[in-house]
Amino acid sequence: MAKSDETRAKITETAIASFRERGYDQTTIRLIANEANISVGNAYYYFPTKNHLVQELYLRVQDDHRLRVAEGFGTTKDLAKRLEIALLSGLDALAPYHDAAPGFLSAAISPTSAVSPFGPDSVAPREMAIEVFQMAVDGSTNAIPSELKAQLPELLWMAYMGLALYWVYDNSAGQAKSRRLASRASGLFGTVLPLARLPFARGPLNELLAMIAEARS
Amino acid sequence: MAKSDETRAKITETAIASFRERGYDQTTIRLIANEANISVGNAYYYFPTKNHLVQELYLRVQDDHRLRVAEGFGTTKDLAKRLEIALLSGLDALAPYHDAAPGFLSAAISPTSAVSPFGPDSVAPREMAIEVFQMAVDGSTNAIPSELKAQLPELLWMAYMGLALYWVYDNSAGQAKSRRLASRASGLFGTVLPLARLPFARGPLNELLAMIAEARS
DNA sequence: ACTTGGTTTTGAACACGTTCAGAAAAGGAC
DNA sequence: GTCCTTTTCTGAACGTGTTCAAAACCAAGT
Repeated sequence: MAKSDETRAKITETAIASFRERGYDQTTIRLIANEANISVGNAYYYFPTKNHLVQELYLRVQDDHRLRVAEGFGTTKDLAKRLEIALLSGLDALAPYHDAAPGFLSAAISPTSAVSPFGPDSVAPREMAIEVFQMAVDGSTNAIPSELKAQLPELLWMAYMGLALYWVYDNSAGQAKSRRLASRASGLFGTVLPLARLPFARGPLNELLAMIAEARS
Repeated sequence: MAKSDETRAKITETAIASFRERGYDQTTIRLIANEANISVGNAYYYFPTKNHLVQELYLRVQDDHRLRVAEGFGTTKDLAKRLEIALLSGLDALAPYHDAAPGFLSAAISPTSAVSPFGPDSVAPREMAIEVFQMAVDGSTNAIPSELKAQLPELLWMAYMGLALYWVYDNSAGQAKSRRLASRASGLFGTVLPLARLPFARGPLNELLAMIAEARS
């Protein structure tokens, strides 16, 4: 058993390192096999697809995100601030892989792909990712309508997916534009959130939530 | 020249028909070449990439969208209704290619691809697509704050891109869920739009528009 | 008719992700 | 130690998108 785990680990480490250094396209299975001193077929014994190696990287990034967030939240209780921390921490965790991101994106975007964030193959990773935003909401002291509060973590995660999409296309130095967008959107969210409690906002808000609920079915 | 155009047309027609019948993955260049009675290399003389054949399909869908919208608008003056027409017409135009959509999507999504809808290489197609929503806005009689009105067509186009993304993943019969989402979102937009003129909404609205403008730079 | 220069077409070749039949290694059971 | 089963590993092979040197074709110009 130990030998098997060792081989598996050797493959993931080599693959992730190569993704980081060379990007997605230039990281070939043959290259990974060479660097890990195994055969091509052996890599496929452990990982049915190249995309499954990307999944491994994705899990690592997510773990990193969780660690950064746990540290970053500190004693902050304001939801907008916590959201900003969650978003910026996510971008921090992603940063080393910006060059490889386009390749990852087109690998992940196909619904048939193992790495599709919406697909059935990545339920666990997705729930782990949503947990970050669950923490952001739970640790806040803001007064939030309960129907909204229930759906908020998943909605914020989807917003984060949108931000990540923007980030892939963002070629500004250090992806500064993505960071600025994250901050500004968080601030805007903070100013708009109290309005959700105004009486005439309830109608549209409930319709919005119902629409999303139906779309998610 | 005539011969050349003929070959080119033969390739595009064969390719689009095959995308439609067999989907993206199962449409191979060798297959297209066979059906079009040419050699593999000759296809590459006209189209540098398989994705460029997808681009050809994309243009066709867009043309179809424009035709359907021009017919569909009729005498409707309400912006929400016009938006709904624009969105549903878009889904109608896309419908025949739902099976091929995942491949279509991953071909288009990569920023490095010449076919990316956000990239510099497809400015013209993008502007043609936005024009549909420009028409939707221009033909309406709703009172809209001018700062918003200026940005609205592009914003609606982005919303349409989001809808299209949802549609790719939508496996309900006839993609009914996507259609329902389009209708419901249009209706919600119609009820929220008047609120944009209320005094205390101006602040957040302007911040939102400024944020988007900065993000688009 | 013959050359010339450009356009169009061909098919073999390359590297890639992936598959697969079978070899090698690793444990037990006796 | 010897046999048997299961796990782990190998490398050749397949079909893919793409490239490229060379062939074939074509339209003038002389």
